[in-house]
Amino acid sequence: MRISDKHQKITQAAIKVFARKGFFNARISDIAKEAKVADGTIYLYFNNKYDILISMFEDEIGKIILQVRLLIDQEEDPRKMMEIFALNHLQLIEEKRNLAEVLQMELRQSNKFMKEYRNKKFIEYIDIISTIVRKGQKMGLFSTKLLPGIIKCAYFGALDEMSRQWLLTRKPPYSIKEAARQVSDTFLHGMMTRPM
Amino acid sequence: MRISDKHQKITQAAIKVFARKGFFNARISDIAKEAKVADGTIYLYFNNKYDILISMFEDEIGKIILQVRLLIDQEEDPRKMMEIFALNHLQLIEEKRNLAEVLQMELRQSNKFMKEYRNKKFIEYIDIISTIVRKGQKMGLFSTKLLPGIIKCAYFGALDEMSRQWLLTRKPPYSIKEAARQVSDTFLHGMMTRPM
DNA sequence: TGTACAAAAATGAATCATCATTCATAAATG
DNA sequence: CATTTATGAATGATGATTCATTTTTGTACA
Repeated sequence: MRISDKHQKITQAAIKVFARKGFFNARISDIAKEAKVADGTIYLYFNNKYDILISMFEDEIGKIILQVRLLIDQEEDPRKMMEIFALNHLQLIEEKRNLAEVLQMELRQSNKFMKEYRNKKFIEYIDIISTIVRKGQKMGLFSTKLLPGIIKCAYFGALDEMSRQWLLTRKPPYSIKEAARQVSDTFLHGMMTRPM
Repeated sequence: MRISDKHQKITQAAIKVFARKGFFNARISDIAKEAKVADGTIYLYFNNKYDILISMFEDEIGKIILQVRLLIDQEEDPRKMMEIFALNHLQLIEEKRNLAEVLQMELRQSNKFMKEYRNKKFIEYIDIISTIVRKGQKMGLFSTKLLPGIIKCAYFGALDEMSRQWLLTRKPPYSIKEAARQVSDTFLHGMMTRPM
């Protein structure tokens, strides 16, 4: 077995275990068992428990950024881009439930993670949104009164909270697609009644 | 000193300590020291460490619900109500930074908290939003295509993410008021350029 | 092929520090 | 002086990390 395989195997096991029990309640021996590896082996690939979390985050969110960039770059219209971002984000939650749970519940929580460790990758991800907003403003599509930094937070936050609900309640009363559409529509057009 | 005073003193100390170190990294002896009380005393008022967290949550969010209800009930127009909810929520973060930090980072994280413990109070708080949406739909102000359950998530999520940013970066580049206005405006009117 | 052997990788029991919790005792109260 | 409240040192469980030992791997040579 190649070295990187075992690294990967431990990471995947950790995602499962962290999702199930949470970072602090997860024991190294849980991860080891899940990865079918000895406890000590984990320390050949990671410095410590916390390092597993960080390293998982960097790897996985990196992949996600690549994927969504690819989709968005094929698009011309910033309005469409906003929709795509929403849909992609929510679909991700569905496809990678365990990972989503860790990213959402565990990483978020850790003051240490968000404060001390400057979270480059995460910022890179949500900055995709503000870039789209700026593009839309330049094209005269979005109001120039909007602060891209605020819209970025609000849009990501809206999607993120949808995800949280989705993760907490196994059976949400609406589809991913419907949710993504309502969020992007609301941001783009607003909630007011109006003539179509 | 009345019993309830000591309970209160411990709760307030716990808020500080949890905000500073996070729930899992906080030691009971930290809280005891902060509250100027012996370690053992804490167990006269709470069953265990986790109980402190839960009990703090119930008490504090209860107060918050009362406060925002009071403000909203004075208002007729659902559009105004949405604005008030946003402003109130963000102002709260500013006024009660430590509490906000705990509610946001710590409670959220805990799978245990959000999953096993049916989180009535929290649901009650965000349900204020869906109630407003329904009212606005009945009055013909908001589109009936909107699912109140989705808007509730999205709106709360947007505000919550703003708060997170505010908490993480001491000096955000915009005021609470401006942020609240942009979020509520965007939801109500949308992002598109249009004739005023 | 098969054997020898050094280097690399893996093992998991033992170590050791860290707290949450308890409880025998002391102080405060009325 | 009895009852309530508070103390904080001692207990005991837990679990991350280490490291002496074993296993596997890759290479060289017969």
